[in-house]
Amino acid sequence: MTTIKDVAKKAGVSFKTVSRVLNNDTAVRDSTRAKVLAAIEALDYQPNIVARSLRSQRTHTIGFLTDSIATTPYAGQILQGAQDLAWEHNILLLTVTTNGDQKMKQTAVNTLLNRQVDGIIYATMYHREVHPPDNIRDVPAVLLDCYVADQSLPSVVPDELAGGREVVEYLINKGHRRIGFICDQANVPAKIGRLQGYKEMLAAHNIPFDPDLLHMGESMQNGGYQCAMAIMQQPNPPTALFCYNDRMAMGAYDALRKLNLTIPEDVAIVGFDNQELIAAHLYPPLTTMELPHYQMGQWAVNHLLGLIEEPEAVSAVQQKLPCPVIVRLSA
Amino acid sequence: MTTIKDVAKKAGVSFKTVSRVLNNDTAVRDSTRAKVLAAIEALDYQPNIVARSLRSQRTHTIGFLTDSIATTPYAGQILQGAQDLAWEHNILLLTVTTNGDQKMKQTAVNTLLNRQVDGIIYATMYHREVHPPDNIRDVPAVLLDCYVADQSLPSVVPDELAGGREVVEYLINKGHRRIGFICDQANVPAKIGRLQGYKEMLAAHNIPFDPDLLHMGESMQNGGYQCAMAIMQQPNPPTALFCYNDRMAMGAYDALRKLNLTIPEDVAIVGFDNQELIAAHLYPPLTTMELPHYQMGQWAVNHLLGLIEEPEAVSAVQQKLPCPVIVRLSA
DNA sequence: TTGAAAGCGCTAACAG
DNA sequence: CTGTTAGCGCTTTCAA
Repeated sequence: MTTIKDVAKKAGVSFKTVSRVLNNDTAVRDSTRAKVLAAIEALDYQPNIVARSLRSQRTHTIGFLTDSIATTPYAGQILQGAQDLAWEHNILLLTVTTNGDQKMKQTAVNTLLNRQVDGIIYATMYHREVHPPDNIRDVPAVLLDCYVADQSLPSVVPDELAGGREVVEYLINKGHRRIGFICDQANVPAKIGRLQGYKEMLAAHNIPFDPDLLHMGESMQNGGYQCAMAIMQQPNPPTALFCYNDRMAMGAYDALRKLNLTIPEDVAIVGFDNQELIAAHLYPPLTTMELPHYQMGQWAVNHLLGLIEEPEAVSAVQQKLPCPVIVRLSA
Repeated sequence: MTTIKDVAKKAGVSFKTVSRVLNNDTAVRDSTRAKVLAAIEALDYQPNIVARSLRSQRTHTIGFLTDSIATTPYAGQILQGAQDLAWEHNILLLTVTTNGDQKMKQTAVNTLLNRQVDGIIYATMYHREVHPPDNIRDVPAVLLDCYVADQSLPSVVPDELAGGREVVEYLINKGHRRIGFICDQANVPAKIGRLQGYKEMLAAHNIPFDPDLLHMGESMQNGGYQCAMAIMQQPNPPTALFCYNDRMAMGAYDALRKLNLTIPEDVAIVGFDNQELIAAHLYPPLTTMELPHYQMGQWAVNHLLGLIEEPEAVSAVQQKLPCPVIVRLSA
């Protein structure tokens, strides 16, 4: 292994001067710098980051903790967003997945701490409240797609409310007045936010909320099928359907096909999540809302870097990122 | 920060003794060990892995290099497999995605090397030949879902040939004799292997290969649709269709629906890849072959750990892992 | 503008 | 069984 001393010897300077050159210290005469650079080049020297980390107390490494990564198509996007931004700053991600095991979470945080990570990102694969191990606070930490109830940790999540509003506004602009909402039955943040957005935007357009147009079910294909069936067989069915997510929309497609209703002529459909594999390949392709996974990844790293530079920043930002409409052919 | 010296002072021993306890050195009197352990407990001491790494020349970190992670549903499974096994050995993954950028690959390997990773896994998201940066050989390295032409680096890939054979055998056992193959037009390893497996198993059952039953197209939904249409409208159409992948199978479903043919009564269908989002949600759910992503992740780490322990092992194993059948209702 | 000395927290080598 | 001394490769502190 080539060390800084080898370079120093070759360049005929002290090894501290080499260190200065490596760290872009301006207090080095240009001619000296050139000599050092030449020696570095000649020896193909690469600094040992571990040694540097030990001394400088900065590893340029971020711990990236997720609850699951294998079972969701979103994980990759989040990770990519985080990594792209980290890479720009010469920072690498140490990834650990806990599969929701509480004890492993604790161990994982300890492990990351022992490795002296400069900060930790704690990410979930769907928007929800979490209870991270307490010692996550020993370093700067950012929550991604999740939050703690007391908002004591900075967090970034999708703006569900605005997303719900936007879907409805989009449909209203297309001329729809009777808009059904096929909704998850569980009271998760996504459901609460989207439902509220739905109601708010109806109200904003003086369309009274009609409880008959709101059906809840399991947030899967089958739930979507059931809800769509029920909602469309009423006396005065809606002309548009806002589906809680793309999987429910997929079920709704089946129901409408069964009822001999065409999309979007008879019923317009908008989903949520933009699950490529589903949304882009349904007939007709599904208009839906994209969850800002990549952007949340980027935001989390960016904010974390800020905290690392300035750990005194006390206010724990609770950031919401917009969900853009992906217009396809179903609405 | 609590250091090993604090523990030593508290326990009333030299700091080296603490180090021994930490490293499970048997040459420590039980009573001494107990004292040290008590002190560790009392101070909530956690060893600094960076310092340990610098001294021991082992970081217990593996570089995990991928070409893409955001755009494929497989990435998570591979990563999970790799991580699960690494975790058991107290090893963490430093992940970097290059998005296929050749220059970034080079930089990424350098970066990982500077960080003194104990080894590198170089993974792709579909089975293919690769040309990794040369300095990847500076540490033990394993290729995952890819290989180098001269087989000079160990590699693990799906056993495409056996997979193709198994599909055909499965269909033959179900009584089919005329089995069509809807195939990718690109000459990738998956296509070559599965096609050869198809031919071999037909031959093994004395079924002559009929070129009219082999149609190639774009390995997407649309290609599957086109091929299925063409193949089924021939004078003597097959009773079963082996589709190169699930996306082509998805297209084939549409074609058969158009032709008023039911699955599996009129035509049995088997896909390949087991893309959950597609396969499990088609009507009827798709029988398909699973790609061993999780297992490849595990194998790669396991093999890499072996190489790290025993770097002299020269033979670069080219491992093939089986693709299990996932039986659903389409065949 | 450059260098010498110290030391980050730990493990290796050797001695006792 | 335990301790001492050295030193991993680098940055920090202080001096020149």
